[in-house]
Amino acid sequence: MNCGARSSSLLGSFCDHSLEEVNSMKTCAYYKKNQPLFVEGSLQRGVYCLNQGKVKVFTRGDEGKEQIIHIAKEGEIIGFRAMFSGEPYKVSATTLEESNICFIAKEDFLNMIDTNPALRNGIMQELSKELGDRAVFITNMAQKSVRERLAFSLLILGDIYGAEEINLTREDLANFVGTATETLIRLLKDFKDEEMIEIHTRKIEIINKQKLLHLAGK
Amino acid sequence: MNCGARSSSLLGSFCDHSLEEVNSMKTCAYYKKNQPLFVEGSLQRGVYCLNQGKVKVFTRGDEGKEQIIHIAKEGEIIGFRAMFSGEPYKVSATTLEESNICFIAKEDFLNMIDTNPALRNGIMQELSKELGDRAVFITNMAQKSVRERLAFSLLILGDIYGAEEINLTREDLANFVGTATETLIRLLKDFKDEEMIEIHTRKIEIINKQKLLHLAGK
DNA sequence: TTTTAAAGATGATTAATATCATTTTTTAAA
DNA sequence: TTTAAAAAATGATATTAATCATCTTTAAAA
Repeated sequence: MNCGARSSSLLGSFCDHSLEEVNSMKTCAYYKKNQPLFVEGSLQRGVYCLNQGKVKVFTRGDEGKEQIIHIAKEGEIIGFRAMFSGEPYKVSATTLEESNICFIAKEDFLNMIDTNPALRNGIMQELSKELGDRAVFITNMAQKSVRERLAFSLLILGDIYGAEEINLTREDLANFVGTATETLIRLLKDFKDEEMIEIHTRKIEIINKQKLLHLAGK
Repeated sequence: MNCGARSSSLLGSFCDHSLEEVNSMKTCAYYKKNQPLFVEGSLQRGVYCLNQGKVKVFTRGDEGKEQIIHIAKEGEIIGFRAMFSGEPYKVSATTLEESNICFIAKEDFLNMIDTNPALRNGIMQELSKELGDRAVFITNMAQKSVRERLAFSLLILGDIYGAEEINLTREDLANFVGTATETLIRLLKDFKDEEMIEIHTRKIEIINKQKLLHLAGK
């Protein structure tokens, strides 16, 4: 078996077995941990469908420090944003763990969109939603303290990792929150002392979601 | 005369006189300064076409402080992002100066998109581009100092205001940069002392773009 | 299993920026 | 034109978070 990912979203169904049309044009592959799918500045050849695993989507600041914009999980399509802009990638994507990922060539993908209005609407909806999410993200970055942002980030990661424990290096977590690694480590200890999380070496378990929600200002 | 705005973009042509189809379904109106077009959380009824003037697009953080995401100028369509997401507005839009703005009802706009592939592609391109821009914006917010962000912001505003001088309250400018008003005022003075800008009461003139570019880290 | 490298943690210090209080200037209204 | 209100500016102080240096633990490789 290769492509077993499901999602309730319009877009998610795209990668589904049921679409024979898709099945015939995609090539699936195994990716190991820390393997790049594509790199900022390069030209796009197609889109990636994440069947199994996690992928970080990030940009690099002037000093090369990563800012993680999004962490994709099973069922997500990665890299379709650059498909319509006509520009090179503005972000990079790299696996965070062993993953199973299918690739669909640009022309095949665009062709499908032209002939499939439901898919097209799903894409437009997704683009719009993300645009709204990023406006909120920007506001959080600009106005919240690092402590509040960490609470907020842990909640997002909690949703992404679901039943599993959050499993990221301290550096990746810092690059998601937008802070220095040392600051992040200190705050994680505070959160542990305040009994919001438990730390199992590098894995993080949320034990008081309510308290995190309150801290994040929701 | 009412609608005189032009733009070289695919989308810009939408508001153009030449599209008789558009002309017949839009209603133009005069907006005075600080008049809202729509407010975060409300449901969308259509899109706005800015013929003359400036509009700020912003979200509010938990303490009610505005974070300006974008400043729209002549020729831009405002609020079409929420059109496809099916969600209420995640941002608010308010005029920054006297403006002339046309409104096109949601059903008319969606209908046009269904029947006009070029327009549709223009929209998808615009959505994708902005998504990329916002990834960069997030990274700037997370990694750059306020000083660097001010330089960056002034350059963006320089492009928006073109031949005119930048004309915003200190508070709006602070809310665009993502800082406290007092901090912004102090930094503006520094920039003046370092001969990067000139300040004419509330208007700001860029006199050394090169230096600003260097500071912004480009 | 031992060795090495990477990741995580901690302490001390500095720098940046927010906050609060107050004053001055500008703009708009009476 | 005077008055009131809003915007801009300034000073003092507190706080947050970055930076640099070092040490410990964990994971991976020889």
